[in-house]
Amino acid sequence: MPGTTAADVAIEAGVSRSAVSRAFRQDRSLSEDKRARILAAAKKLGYLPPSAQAVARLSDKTITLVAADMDNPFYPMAANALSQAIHASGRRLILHAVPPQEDVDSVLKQVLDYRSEAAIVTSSSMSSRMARDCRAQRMPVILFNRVQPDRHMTAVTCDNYGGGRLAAGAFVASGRRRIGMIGGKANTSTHIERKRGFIDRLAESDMRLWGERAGEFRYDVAFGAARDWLAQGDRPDALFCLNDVMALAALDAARVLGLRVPEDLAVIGFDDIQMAAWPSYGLTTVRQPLRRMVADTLELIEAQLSDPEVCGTIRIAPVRLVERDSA
Amino acid sequence: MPGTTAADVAIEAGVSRSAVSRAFRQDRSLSEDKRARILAAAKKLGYLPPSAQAVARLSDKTITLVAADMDNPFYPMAANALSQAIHASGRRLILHAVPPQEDVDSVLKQVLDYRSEAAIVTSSSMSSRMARDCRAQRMPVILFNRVQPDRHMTAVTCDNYGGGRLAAGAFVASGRRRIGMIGGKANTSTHIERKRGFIDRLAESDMRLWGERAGEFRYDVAFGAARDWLAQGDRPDALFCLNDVMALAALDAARVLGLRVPEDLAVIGFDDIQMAAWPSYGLTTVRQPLRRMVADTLELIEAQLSDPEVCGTIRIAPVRLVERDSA
DNA sequence: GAAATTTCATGAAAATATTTCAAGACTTGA
DNA sequence: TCAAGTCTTGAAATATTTTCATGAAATTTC
Repeated sequence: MPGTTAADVAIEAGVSRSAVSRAFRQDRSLSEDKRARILAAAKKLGYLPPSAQAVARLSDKTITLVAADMDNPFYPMAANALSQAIHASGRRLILHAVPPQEDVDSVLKQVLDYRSEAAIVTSSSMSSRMARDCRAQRMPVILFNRVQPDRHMTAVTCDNYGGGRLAAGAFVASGRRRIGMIGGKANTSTHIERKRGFIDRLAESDMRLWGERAGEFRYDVAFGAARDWLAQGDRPDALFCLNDVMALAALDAARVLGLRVPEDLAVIGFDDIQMAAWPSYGLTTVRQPLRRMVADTLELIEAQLSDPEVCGTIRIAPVRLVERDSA
Repeated sequence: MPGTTAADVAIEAGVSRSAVSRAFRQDRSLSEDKRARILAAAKKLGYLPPSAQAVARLSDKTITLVAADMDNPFYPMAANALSQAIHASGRRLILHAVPPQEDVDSVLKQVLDYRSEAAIVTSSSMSSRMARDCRAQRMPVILFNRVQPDRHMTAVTCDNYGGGRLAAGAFVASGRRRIGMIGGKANTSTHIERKRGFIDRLAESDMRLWGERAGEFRYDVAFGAARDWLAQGDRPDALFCLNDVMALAALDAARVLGLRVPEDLAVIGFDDIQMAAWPSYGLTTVRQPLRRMVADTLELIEAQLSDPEVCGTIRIAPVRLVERDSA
C-alpha cells in the first residue's frame, strides 16, 4: 500500500502521529498495548517508516542462517553448500552462530532485528518461540536437517527413517547378531527418526536392538561410551551410530581395544562427512544428499516468498548407503 | 556533533537539503562527485540521517566475522571460540561466510552495509581493498591468524615462525635425516612464516629441507602429494605439514603405504584441531593457543574502539609443541 | 498514610527529513 | 543537428521525528 502515511496509521490505531513514530523505536517510551496496536495497524495498512525501510533495504536479497553445533563437521559442510548456492542465486547470506552451550533463543533477537527474506535454521534445537516470532514478522523459516511437530513449519530433511532402515538392513544381511546403537540427543528429530527406522527394520527380521548407549552426537561422549561397551564380555558385533562423528569415535575405540573392523565389529554412521571417506576410517555410512537438500531449501524459499501461504511443506530427500570398509 | 542537521551539511557541501537526503540513498540519482562531497561533509560534521541512525542502532554492540575455509576444522573451531567470547562480552556476532571458490571481496559489500563496531577477518586472503574500505568507514579491522605487510593493520596471530622452529627442532632432536615439508598456499602469511621458521632452525643444525610438496592446506591435495612422495625410493623420514588437516592426510598416506609412524616416518602438524588428539592419529602438532588469541582479539577491539588511532598492533601468541605419537 | 517527587506516557507544535515536481543539462541515436 | 529520452537538481510540498509541556501513575519521603 504505497501512499500510506503515519497519519493513516494514527487514525486506524486511534493515536497521534507522534505515537506512530515512537512505536517503531525500541528506546522511545510508549505503553505496551499502544505500541502493539500501532504496529498491528501499520502491518494492516502496509506502512513502514523511512528508518524501517532503510533497514529493510539493507536486508533485501539476504538470507539468514542460524547455525549451531559447528563442532560437528556436517554443519560447516552444510553451511558451505548453502552459502555457495545462495550466493549463486544472487542473494547473500548472513550467519548467526549460536554460541556453544547456548540456546537458539540467544540469537533470536538479532535474527529478528536483521529481518531478512527468509531464515534457515540448522540448529538441532529450534525453539517454538523462535518459530512463532518469525512467523509474526512474516519471515519464512525453513528447518534444515530436522523437522518439528508444528504443522506450519516448513522443513527440508533427508529420509532419516529410511536411513535407519538401510543401516539395519545391511547389518542383518551380513549376519550380525548383537546389533547395538549409539544415539545422539534423545529429543531431536534426527535421533528419533533414525532410531525408529533402525528398530523397525530389525523387527521385520525378528531381531531386537542388543543395546544402546548415549553419544550426544559428540565424539568424546561416543568414544567413552563405545570404549566401555566394547570392553565388556558381551559386546555388540555391530554398531549403528546416529552420526558420523560418533561412528568415527566407535572405530577409534575399536582400534584402541584391538578389535578388527569389520570382522569383530561392523560400524555404520550417518551423514557422510568428508572424513568418513578418509583411508584411516573407510566408514560405511548413510549419505545425506546435501546438494539436493540445498536445492530443495532454495526452492521452498522461493515458493514461500511468492506465496506466503505456502508453508508446512516437508521435503524429504532420499538417502543411500555408501559402503566402504567398516561394514 | 548532535544538533547538526542536513541543512548544515548542505551549506558545508554547497548543495541543497534535498541533495543531502539523496546522498544517503543508493537508489536516488545524484552525481558521483556531489554524493562524495556530501558524504565527506556529513562525516566531518558528524551527521547521520534518521534512516542511517536506525541502521547504526541495528549494528550497535555487534561484531562482524568474515570467515572462509570452513572446510578446515580450525576455522569453525575459531569461529566457535570467538562466538562464545563475543557473546560473553555482551555483544553479538554476525558472520559473513565467504563462499568456497570466491574471493573475500564477494562479501565486502555486506560487511560495509552492516557497518558493525568492528570486523574480524579469518579468511586467509584479505584484500587490500577491503582493508581500505573498512578503514574509510572507521570500522576497526582485525586480522585473525594472519598478518599483512600493511603497517596500519591490526592483527592477532600465533608465533608461526616459532612454531616452525619447534617442529624442526623436534625432528633434529630425534635424528631425522630426510626432512620434508608439505606446504599450504604459498602467498599466505601462515605458510611463509611457518616455513621460514622451519628452515631457519634446520639451518642452525646444518641441515636443509629434503624436499617440499604443495598441499594447499587441503586434505585431498596433501594426501595425493604425500602418497606419491612416500611411494618413491628416496622418501622423506619426517614431514612437517603446515596445518593439521594436511598432517592427517600424510598419516593416512603413510598408513595406506604400510609405513610405520613414527619409525619410518615422523609427522608434525600445525593448529591442534580436535581430530589431532583422536586415537587413530595421535598427531604431534604445534598448538595455537586459541583462547588466548580470542582474548587478545577482544582486547584489541576494545582498544581500537576507545581510541581509533590505536592500530597497527600485532599480537603474537606463543605456541607449544603438543607431543603425541606421530613424532 | 499522605504529600512530594520522580518517572512515564502522550499529543500538539516545532524542527527536521524526504519526496515530488518541474526545469535544466546532458546523452543518444537517426 | 535535432528530437527524445535520461539524469541531475533545487524549491516546494509532504512526511517524519523530536521537543516540550502536561497530566497520570508509580515511587519515595516524611
